[in-house]
Amino acid sequence: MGIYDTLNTEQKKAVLQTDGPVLILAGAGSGKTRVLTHRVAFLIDECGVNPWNIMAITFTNKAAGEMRERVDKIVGFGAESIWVATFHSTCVRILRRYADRLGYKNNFTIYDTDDSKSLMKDICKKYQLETVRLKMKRIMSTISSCKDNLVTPDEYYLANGGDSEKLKISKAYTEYQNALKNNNAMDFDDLIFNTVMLFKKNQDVLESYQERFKYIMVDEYQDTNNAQFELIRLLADKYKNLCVVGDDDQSIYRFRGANIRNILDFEKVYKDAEVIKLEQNYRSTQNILDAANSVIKNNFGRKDKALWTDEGKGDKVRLCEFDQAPDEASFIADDIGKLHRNGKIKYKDVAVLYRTNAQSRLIEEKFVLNGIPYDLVGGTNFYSRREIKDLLCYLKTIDNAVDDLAVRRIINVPRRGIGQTTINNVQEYADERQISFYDALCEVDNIVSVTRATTKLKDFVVMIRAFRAKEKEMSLSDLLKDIIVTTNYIDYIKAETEDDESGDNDRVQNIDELVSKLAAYEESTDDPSLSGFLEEVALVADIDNVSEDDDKVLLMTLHSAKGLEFEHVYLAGMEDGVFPSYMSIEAEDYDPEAIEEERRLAYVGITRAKKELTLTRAKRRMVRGEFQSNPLSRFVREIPGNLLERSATESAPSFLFDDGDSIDEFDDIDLSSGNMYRRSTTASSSYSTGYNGYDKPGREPMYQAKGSSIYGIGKPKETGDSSAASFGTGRPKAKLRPEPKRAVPDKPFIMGASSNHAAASKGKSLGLQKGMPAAAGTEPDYKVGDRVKHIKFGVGTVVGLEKETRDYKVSVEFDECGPKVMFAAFAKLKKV
DNA sequence: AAAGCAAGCTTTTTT
DNA sequence: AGCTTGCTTT
Repeated sequence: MGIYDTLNTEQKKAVLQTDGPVLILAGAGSGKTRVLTHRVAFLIDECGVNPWNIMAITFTNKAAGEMRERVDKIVGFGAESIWVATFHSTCVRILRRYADRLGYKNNFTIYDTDDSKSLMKDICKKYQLETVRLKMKRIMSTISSCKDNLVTPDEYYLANGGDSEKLKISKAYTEYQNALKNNNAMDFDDLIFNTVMLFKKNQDVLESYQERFKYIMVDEYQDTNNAQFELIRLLADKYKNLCVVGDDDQSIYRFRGANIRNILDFEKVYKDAEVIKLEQNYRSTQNILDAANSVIKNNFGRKDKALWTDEGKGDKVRLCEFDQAPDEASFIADDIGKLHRNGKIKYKDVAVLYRTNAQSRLIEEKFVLNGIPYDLVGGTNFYSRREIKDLLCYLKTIDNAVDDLAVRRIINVPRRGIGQTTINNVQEYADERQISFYDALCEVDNIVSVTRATTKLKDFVVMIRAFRAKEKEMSLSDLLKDIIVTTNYIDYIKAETEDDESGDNDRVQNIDELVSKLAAYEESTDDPSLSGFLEEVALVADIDNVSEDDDKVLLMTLHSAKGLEFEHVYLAGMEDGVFPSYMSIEAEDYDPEAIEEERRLAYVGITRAKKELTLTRAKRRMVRGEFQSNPLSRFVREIPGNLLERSATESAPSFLFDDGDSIDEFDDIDLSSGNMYRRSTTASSSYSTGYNGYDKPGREPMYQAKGSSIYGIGKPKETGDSSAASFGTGRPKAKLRPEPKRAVPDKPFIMGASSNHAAASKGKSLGLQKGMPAAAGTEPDYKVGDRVKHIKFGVGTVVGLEKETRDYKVSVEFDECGPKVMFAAFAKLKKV
């Protein structure tokens, strides 16, 4: 009797299998959270396990929160001492205690991606590492993947000694880590990496945690990377009571190091692992599941399984096609509006999912137009907005001024007349003495290179000290309000950004929201502290803030949607090149793994829907400033036609497609008239708008392919992947590559202009020298032909001197830096 | 020092 | 297209 009777056989098996390694392959909607929570309850209530000894790890705070809530409900008592947290916050909690063992202070700060980037920028500048060929992005991603794979800077250096480019990356990696340590900061990857290092080097620490976490559960195991795998392996090494839950078909984070082999090879690593498959789905209708299955079965190298349900077939999956992307967006807004007016849906039961954040804009516009309330998840994280980061950096500086990055960010924000030169001088002084930037500020009197700005720097330090004093006597949210008032921050931000049409200023609203968030934090936390708040803030994802209470439609990427479910789901932008992304189907460095990951993403998207799924697609859309005409997504073509209902308008009959064939895109629907007709030619097709003549050649083979079976869905095992292959290789790659069209027809002159630019400015400065006689005035003490010295550009020859309204314009050919034109008053050239 | 302008890049996804 | 970045101009 009791709570366990509501579980099905497999679920029950998973709950009862408490000891030893367990792999639960949980298909989408198969009730894995229920299994996990019941398992926790079973461990505590039936096996007498101390809640203190149980750990559950998730990927998002939202998932952790939900799990905690549900465990609270079914566990009689002690639920609060179960450790439920994300990987990252787990590591932070451990490192807050032991970071000193790794040479950090325990109050280290956490850098987000932006912080890391600007730190790396400084480093590249300092050591002259970045080049045209070696992009920042590559350096950062290489370092990130090193950390994901537990490769230290030294190890990377030793492994890549020969290659000069890699040598540079190695240098960047080394210096980046040094800088982080000096700033007492860790980036996201460090949190995991350092925790593993801590365990490896400190047996006593590891053992204490092994003793504590006798039972470990990991959710979304398919998304773990190698470092996370190692972390879990170490923790579970003593008792081996490790239960991992995941679905290899939902592994969608390869780009950030997730290793699908962790789940696929679990049984190899843990030979005695119990494997349990949950295939019964409690979420969606059979039609939706069939659609999902028919897509995902085109992937190789997956654990064989198929979802099924007891519920009925349900409605067919709708496929709606539009000529232009705005039409698609209008349709979604109209459709939701209509359903809502008819009382068929609540807004909060609806989600619109898309591949890239950029796609949200059009949809948002139409939602606003139609008065449909919505919430947008993702895009720029709330905490990485400029105004929020500025204020957080004030808080960071007040809390702990060792983070140079934070201090430098705010020292002249809002403007207080402290320029780059001054900052550089202070930094130089700090570097020489190996002290922090802030400490250097405190002894500004000793910095000889700083003269004029001295008072301003002192004022800044006084202000920070005043805030610190206030921190002791007022609440944190009052402190933040005080910072905003004292610095005139609102005025500053208002001056920086113009209001939108309605006269509101989003940034000001964001600031208000930050104040409320800080107040909420103070209220909900026992012992609120500045560092506590900063830490919490550093690790939140956008999805964590989604509330179920608001009756709003949710707009988000497919990635963000993982783990969620909705009655009605719209998948927008179902086009090859959008979804799957052009990156994954590009012929150059074609990677079959990439397209499989996209397909898993499609699977995730489809399986979010409980009752109704609508796929939409635009034949033409603006992408990165260019119009693109993309074919219907291959993932839609992988769904058998008999599961689909092709309705673009209410009057469009769908019986024509009830033939079990896969649909293809050559049967077209005329939206304006509601008539349906077959297209017979290519040239007049509305896809081939002929605006650049570039997508036409690529289009041709697609039409020819109609007769062939590459879209065949009936026999997916043979045709499925060969269709993918046909796309990857068979199609002229120009189709999906925007570059050629950019270069050829419309703006050749831009290229010419840009490549001539340097020459043009050179010519200009030479021209000045020619015709212009030197005029009277506060004449410089040098003339054309003189050798002069500039503080930054070094030594050069004056090649031109021209009188302007109030100053002299001087052209110099510098030995090192080439030709420059500047004003004499600012250039401060010295004759040599 | 700060404002103004043009070039370039971006957008695949995120803790 | 829109944003950030770096360079020019004042």
